[in-house]
Amino acid sequence: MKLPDETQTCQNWNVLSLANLAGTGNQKKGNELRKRTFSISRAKDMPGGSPRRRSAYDPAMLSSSSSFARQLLRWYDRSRRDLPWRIDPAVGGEPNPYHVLVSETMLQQTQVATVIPYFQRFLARFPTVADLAAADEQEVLRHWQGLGYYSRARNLRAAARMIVHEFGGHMPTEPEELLQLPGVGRYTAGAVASIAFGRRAPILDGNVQRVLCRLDAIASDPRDRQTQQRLWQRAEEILPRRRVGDFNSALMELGALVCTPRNPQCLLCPVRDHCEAFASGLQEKIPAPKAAKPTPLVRRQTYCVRRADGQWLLEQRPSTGRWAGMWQFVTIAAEDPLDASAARAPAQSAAPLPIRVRRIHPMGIVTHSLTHRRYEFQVFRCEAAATGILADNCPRRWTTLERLDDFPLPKPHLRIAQMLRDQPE
DNA sequence: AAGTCGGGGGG
DNA sequence: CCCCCAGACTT
Repeated sequence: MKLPDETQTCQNWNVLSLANLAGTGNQKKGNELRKRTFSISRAKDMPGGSPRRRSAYDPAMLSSSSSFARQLLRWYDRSRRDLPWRIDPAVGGEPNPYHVLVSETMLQQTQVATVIPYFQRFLARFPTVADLAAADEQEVLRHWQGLGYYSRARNLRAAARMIVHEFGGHMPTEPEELLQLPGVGRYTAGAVASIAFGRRAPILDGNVQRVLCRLDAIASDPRDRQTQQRLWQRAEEILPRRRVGDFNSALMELGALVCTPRNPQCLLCPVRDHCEAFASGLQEKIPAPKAAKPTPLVRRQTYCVRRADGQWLLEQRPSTGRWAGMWQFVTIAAEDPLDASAARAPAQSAAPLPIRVRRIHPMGIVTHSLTHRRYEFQVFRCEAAATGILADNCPRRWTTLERLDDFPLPKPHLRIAQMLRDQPE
């Protein structure tokens, strides 16, 4: 995509540049940011890029200063989805900054359709930032249960507490302030600042990366550092002077609805005349797919231990690592491959169970796939022996199936709980 | 720069 | 089965 000359050599915009934050490895260095004059280099001077080719589509289209933004915003006004964290355009007004923060956090690495019901439930329970700040962490986790990446939930609660205790209960409005909040990185800071407060801050998420790579026909891996730097710079260059939040939202909306990873709908694209990938027929090849890595299989044995009064034993996971602080049925490593002997003598070749049990009964296999691992839970039902729990430091609780909702459980253990309901005895 | 952290959508 | 998704954080 070509830019109008006016924006190629930008004159002292005095915008806040976050470029020096890119990949420092410590986002909290954002404290050191100062406002400074920002100048934009031409694309051919950008690192990692070849001089830009002229496409057959570019010249006259972009002679006006914001043809791209106007076309994109016009499309957005017509086609945008009615999402619960967006203000109804018919009503107008400003988005609720707290709603924007919650939605942007939930949307990290998560598709819109998945987030919507979680967002509704979360806001019903924690209507204001003060409500969230005052909430118990376990209850916040319960409302995040099933959404994944649970550190987001704990960080969001910590961010709410910081807003209440250090920002006087008001959401910070500037990107460098937002960056101080736990769980808020460069993307989320820019999204909240632009969408909730109209600040002229760029964003770069997976959608925008793809859109910009295609517009500029950038064939290099969008994940490598130099390309990232180049894309952030482009995301800033193309910002219009007004409606920045809508413009940023529109870029993402375009990536989600039209400029999709596969089978992009170029004929429906409002800005295809600006797209170098479309001009050269490369839209299906950009960006290059990520190289897949093998995902190791992790075997576990899970014991659903029932007490004489019918309650089941849960244990709490450590406060760090996967599913941190969440609860599960008693689970131990199962190093050996699954075979018939495991069902006869389940705990023999693995770590010892923390409780004496009897009448061990196999219930089935639950599989669960994550980005880097595949889990296989071999599930057993058993009865607690009279001698009870063996001593160690892991927190444990007895609970009924009805009260299981009081505990945040990882997805595979939610499925195990359903097995218990479906297979009484 | 590479790993970790969940779970699901959609081809 | 696969890659990807309104990323942040740690090492």
